[in-house]
Amino acid sequence: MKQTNEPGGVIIGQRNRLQYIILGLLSQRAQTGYDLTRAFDHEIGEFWQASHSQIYPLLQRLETGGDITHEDLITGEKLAKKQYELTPQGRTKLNAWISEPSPELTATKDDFILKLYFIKSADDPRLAPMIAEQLQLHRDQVEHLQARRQTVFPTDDAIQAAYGHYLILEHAIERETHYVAWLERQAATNH
Amino acid sequence: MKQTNEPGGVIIGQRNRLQYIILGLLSQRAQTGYDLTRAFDHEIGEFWQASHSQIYPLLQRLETGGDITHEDLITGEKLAKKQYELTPQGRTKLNAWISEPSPELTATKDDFILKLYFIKSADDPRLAPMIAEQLQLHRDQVEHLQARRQTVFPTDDAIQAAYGHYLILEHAIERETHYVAWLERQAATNH
DNA sequence: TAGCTCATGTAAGGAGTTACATGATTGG
DNA sequence: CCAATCATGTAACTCCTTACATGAGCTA
Repeated sequence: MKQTNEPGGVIIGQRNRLQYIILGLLSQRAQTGYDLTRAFDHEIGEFWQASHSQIYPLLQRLETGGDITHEDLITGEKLAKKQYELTPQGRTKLNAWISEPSPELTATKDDFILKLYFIKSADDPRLAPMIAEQLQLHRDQVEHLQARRQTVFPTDDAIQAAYGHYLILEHAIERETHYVAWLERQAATNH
Repeated sequence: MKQTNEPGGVIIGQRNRLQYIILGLLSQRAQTGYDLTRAFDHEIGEFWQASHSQIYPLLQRLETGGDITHEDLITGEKLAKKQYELTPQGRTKLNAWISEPSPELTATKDDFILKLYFIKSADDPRLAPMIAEQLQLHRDQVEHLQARRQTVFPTDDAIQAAYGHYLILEHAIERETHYVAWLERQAATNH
């Protein structure tokens, strides 16, 4: 099988990015699997999703591999939790990943876009409702992201302390805003 | 496990979209597995990728399920190929998929964006080269997409005949153009 | 006749989702 | 005391990638 990659070719790959996200989250502070699971709901949820059934086994693998270690904490009478932190090796691995090139474009995998591909004619009656639905969806997303920016980055200090996170939030807001604008233009064209 | 989906929550899901893409491609004309494989390299490659090892088994499943049928063609002396076409059931299934709502946002899974998340400071020396690399990548992509538009949609008739495809190509060009503009602004800020 | 393209498969394994399973803690 | 949350796992399954495997047709 040809591996890739005429220009414009786009691959997804099987590179276990989740492990690096976990290392990255642990680089900020020691955390339990439960903490990490929640982080994917709010902290970094706009950019990556993972559930606990994927996280716990991966934590075990990372510990076996020497990238993280854990300390047992007891809450209350006997509830044990495992607080994980990076080893120097894990920190090195994280930094190596960040430093390595990212030369690949990722396919978007947007259902709506895919469906559009098979709409042959501008007169197709399904077109207008599809666009209206996406407008709603992406307008809501813009609002959500703006609210996130408000709460996560209320001050200039907050921005300076997590600059990259700020950048990608800004980028997501712009992307969604442009998406909305494009949809609005299509809705107008299709009157 | 909680299923989803605070606003801004984003899922990927396991809904076998590939089968619908195959049905969609077959709705345009009868094709072999090999033809479909090539279509993912050039026809629809900007929006979805699949390799023959995924396509051939899926074609078998779709035929078993009654969505497609095949006819054996002989090329030359004895090379058999299987030309697949939609059954009425398959066509109905395709149209049902297109008509059903697409209420979910898809996570972007962009490596660069992910790495940015873990860049804490605007002074991080890795930031500038990372942005420069992505600039190159996305500028190339804009060029590639514009060239595609040139070749696939040279005339207004071509646009009218595959309007949805035209729309998503336009959309991809805009998205990538805005991405480049954003990267340029970051590069300027970071001087 | 050698190399490339056409043509169709299977196998092995990793990534990700959904579901199953269990138990402790805390706050109303 | 009851419900929500905290906390950690395993099992089954689908999707997708990479690699293995085979053979025919075409063209220089």
